[in-house]
Amino acid sequence: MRIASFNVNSVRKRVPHIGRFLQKVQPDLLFLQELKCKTEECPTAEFRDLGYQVHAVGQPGGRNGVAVLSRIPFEVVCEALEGEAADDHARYIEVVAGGAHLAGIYLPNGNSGGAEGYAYKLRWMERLRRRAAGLLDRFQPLAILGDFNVCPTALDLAPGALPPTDALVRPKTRAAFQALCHIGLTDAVRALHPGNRIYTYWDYGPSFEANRGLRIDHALLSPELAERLVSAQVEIGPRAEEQPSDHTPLVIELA
DNA sequence: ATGCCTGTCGTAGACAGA
Repeated sequence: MRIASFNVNSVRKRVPHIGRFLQKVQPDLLFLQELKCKTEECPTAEFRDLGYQVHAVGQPGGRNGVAVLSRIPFEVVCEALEGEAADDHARYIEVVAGGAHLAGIYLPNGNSGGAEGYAYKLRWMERLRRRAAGLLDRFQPLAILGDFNVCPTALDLAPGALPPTDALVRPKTRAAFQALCHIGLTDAVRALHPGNRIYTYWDYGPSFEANRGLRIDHALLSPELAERLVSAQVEIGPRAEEQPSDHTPLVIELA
């Protein structure tokens, strides 16, 4: 099973990029983040023509938004992360496909909205940890893919790319990510590429050419799926295309 | 340390992103 994740920074602007990626890589499932549109505005026909069913979770106002595209049967388990009733951000989708729970996430950035914006990020990470722990307690195979907005260690950003106060690298952010891993989830890219500088995001402007990037898109795997992990690769091509997203896709292969 | 980018909303410029 091949599963991919791609923060597209507007799904409507990135239909050609997504289409080319699907045709080249042919993932069984692709999780999208930052749709930047309402649910009913998410393109579907273009992806159906390529053999993919679409389930989008959008939001009014042009912010956030997640979706799954799949060429295999799937069932949507939930469209929001439990634990905060008033939370209307479109940041979570969970499906069951191929016998596993697969979650696509767009974790809050945490740099806007002052102290409350950052507190929301930390609460969201704890809610994700609880959701994952509940599934692991029931021995459900689980993969969480998406834009985590966390550089887990110093290896995961170009030196000097972010100030140490940035919400993507603060100690509390990294601790929350570690807490998530320590319930029994494996960082797929790091498991197979322990010492490499690997990035999934480059700011618009000269950052890509200078390879001044961040590794903030991740795939975390439960023990059953980690044992089946064959490859975990960043697909760099889409970032070099015309009018790209600032992120590029991550692809994992499970035996 | 950010907004020299980009997208959305809405039709100027604020806000968010990371």
